[in-house]
Amino acid sequence: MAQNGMKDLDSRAWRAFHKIGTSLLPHLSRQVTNHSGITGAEYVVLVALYELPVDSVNLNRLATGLGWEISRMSHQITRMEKSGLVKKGKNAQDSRCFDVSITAKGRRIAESSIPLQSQEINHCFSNVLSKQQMETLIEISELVSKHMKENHPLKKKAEK
Amino acid sequence: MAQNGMKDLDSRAWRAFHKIGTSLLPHLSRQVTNHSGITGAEYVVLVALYELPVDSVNLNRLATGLGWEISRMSHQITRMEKSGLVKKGKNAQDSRCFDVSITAKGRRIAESSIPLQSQEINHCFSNVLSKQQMETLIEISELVSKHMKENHPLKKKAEK
DNA sequence: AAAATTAACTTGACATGTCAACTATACATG
DNA sequence: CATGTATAGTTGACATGTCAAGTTAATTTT
Repeated sequence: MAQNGMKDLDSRAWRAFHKIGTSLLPHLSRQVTNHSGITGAEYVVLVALYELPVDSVNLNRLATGLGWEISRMSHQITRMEKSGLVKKGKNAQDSRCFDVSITAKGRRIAESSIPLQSQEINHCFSNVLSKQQMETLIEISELVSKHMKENHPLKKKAEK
Repeated sequence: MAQNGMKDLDSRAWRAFHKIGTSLLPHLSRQVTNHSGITGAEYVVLVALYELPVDSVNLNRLATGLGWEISRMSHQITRMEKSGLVKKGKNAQDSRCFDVSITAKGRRIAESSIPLQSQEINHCFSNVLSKQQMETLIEISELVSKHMKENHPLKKKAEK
């Protein structure tokens, strides 16, 4: 039992995925910190805000969009506001909500870090995969994401 | 600029990967905690020790095998020793080294949690993918892992 | 319209991960 | 063999993530 060579496909696929999940992601995080002085989490948030078609989102949507818990986003935004990367204001319609937007400083950093980070992603990831493999990966991701959204959403549905 | 529909393949593939990395992994971690009362990290370590063909490994190897920083492993093992899941003893040959092994309690927990966790992995992952997709995923992961190991290993090589 | 629920966050305590010293042992080399 | 250097692991401080409990404001219910 538990002979490593004869693991089933399931297990191998999972372990393979897990492994990159826990090596590539941290690596890229370190990279962005080295070249742009922001953490991986800050980068992800900045990019999300930078790419908004409008100029602000509420915390909730931002968190959901990135698949984060809302309390995590709250802490993160608090820190990023302190360091001047984003700003936060009460929403006029619903004063429970906060609108988050990127500052000029945040935008500057986003603009300079995105190309560097893309290059690194390219180097570690896109460059080593074929077009076909990337397409399959996108399919896979959509299937898994769909499954997760339907069956295991972060915020528990009221279960009457 | 930055219109979401027309991102290039690179970027879409990366985001796809990132998304599963940051939703599936934490979900499975929560699952194992719910059904077996151990954290995701504890689970990973227990499985690694459980599957050893011999009865102990040194800390360093264990860390490297899982792609963890050694200091993280040290903290983790300290905690797990406190809770009686593993034990640690100085290596007889080289007294700088520590041999880590699983305890009876750890083994019991591993044995009961592994099938539950496999089922959950199956449910979220293998079940929603075709055989072909899983094979591609394994290929992809191996390519990326290989690249990482060759180009960005955790412990910096002496760079004389 | 008062009371109860729900929603959108905030907060604080705690667990975990990271990074930069630090300790102790082994190995190398003059 | 004495001294220097590399290796294995520890430690503590700090950053970040999580969970549960609180606020405050909007919505429903009665």
